[in-house]
Amino acid sequence: MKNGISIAIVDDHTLFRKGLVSLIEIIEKDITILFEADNGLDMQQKISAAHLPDIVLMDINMPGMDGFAAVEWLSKNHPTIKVLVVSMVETEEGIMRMLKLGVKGYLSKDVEPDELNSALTAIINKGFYYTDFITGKLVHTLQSEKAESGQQDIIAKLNDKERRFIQLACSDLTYNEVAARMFLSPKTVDGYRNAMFEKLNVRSRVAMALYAVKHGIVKL
Amino acid sequence: MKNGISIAIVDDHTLFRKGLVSLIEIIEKDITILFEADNGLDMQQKISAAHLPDIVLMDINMPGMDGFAAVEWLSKNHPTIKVLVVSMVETEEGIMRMLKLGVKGYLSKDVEPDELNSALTAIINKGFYYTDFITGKLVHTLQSEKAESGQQDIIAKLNDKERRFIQLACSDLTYNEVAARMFLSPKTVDGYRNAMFEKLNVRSRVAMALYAVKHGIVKL
DNA sequence: AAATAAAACGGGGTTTTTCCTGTTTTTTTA
DNA sequence: TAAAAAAACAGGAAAAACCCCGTTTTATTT
Repeated sequence: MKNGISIAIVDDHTLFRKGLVSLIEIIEKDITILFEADNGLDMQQKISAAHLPDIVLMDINMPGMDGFAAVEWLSKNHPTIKVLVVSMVETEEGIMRMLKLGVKGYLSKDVEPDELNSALTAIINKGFYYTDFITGKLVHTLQSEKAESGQQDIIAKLNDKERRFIQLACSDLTYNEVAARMFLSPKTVDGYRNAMFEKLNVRSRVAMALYAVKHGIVKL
Repeated sequence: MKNGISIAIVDDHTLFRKGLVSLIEIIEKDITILFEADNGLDMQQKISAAHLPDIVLMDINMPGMDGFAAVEWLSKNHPTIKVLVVSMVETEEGIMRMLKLGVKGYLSKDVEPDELNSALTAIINKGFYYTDFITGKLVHTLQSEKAESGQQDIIAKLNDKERRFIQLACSDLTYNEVAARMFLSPKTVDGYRNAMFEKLNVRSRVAMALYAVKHGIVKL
């Protein structure tokens, strides 16, 4: 069934990646592993017209170019390649962001190898593999999207200054000190705070900081 | 060399675990994999006098009983078993906590399979495997330990009320509201805050919240 | 170049946080 | 059970955070 199917694996955790390779070589004997990559940039380098994989197993958190950027690049430059996300990120926002980018499936790293098998088979035959869990998230998001009118990819909607601000706000600096580091008036920073509160729908600096960390805007 | 050596793998990410199993079965043909476990509790169940592994590959972040608790239990009940941590946690505190518990090695999940091989060989032959990275952390911690006199396992030193307080403080509640939920006077909560600031060595509620999240005191 | 939008800034006030100084009450320990 | 330690509580004040209002400056658009 899977004869001639080729895949690539993009994940920065070598041990996991190698383990996956080994698993696939044993379980999925008709699948060829074209290449492995450390991150999106590495993938861009290794991909070529001569070596286009049918499916890419993609992690999300990676240094350099992360999974989101990598999938975005793939959908522009190689739209025929199907992406199966294999990640530990299980936030609604992360999943939705990936689904919107058009990935064909979404697996947690703690699934059984059997499910990886099912996912690959389904993607090859049906073109996609969405579990009930993912479908559930999808429906839930659609509902809340109608309720409060889209407010999901806030992360992507932040510009550089806002990122810089929230980064500095996630510290023990006072807003005056934040202002100094941004070479802005404290009053301007005041405005940034209000804007962020509005966007993130929070009411305090603590809540903003926790939101930022939870959604990966700021790394600890 | 490794004839008769048996190991167990404790990790909640099935795909990673199975990958590891597959890798070891291929690369380390003389090593027997006695059992796999999802977390510390699962390990406790599966371990028995008849099936004592020589080495346990241990993850840190796991539901139920995490790696720290599991290693602690092992060192009390099966002190001959050597633990090799394989985790993504790379904070100084996490590493030091594990080393203090007496683990024989510490690997990041993004190492090459070769290094896993080296680590296992070293542990079997020398009894331990510490990379320069780990050694570096060790020295660095020892230095700062002298400077500011031990302040590492703060997490373990918090009592229930302090945990409750910091949990509530990681929100958009005011301290007055926190006090109400703890059925305490605002002034008492004031005291808790001061105590936590002292213990965690922070100067603001934001920094405290971020510290709590970073060190797993509060989950997002 | 004029109109418009966005970013930067400011006055001034309320609330919350932070940080002193203690005292009283409860629990632990010698 | 008396002494010591820990927990709970308070007054008061300065700093920071929060939240209105509105103005000026800088980009963008047409």
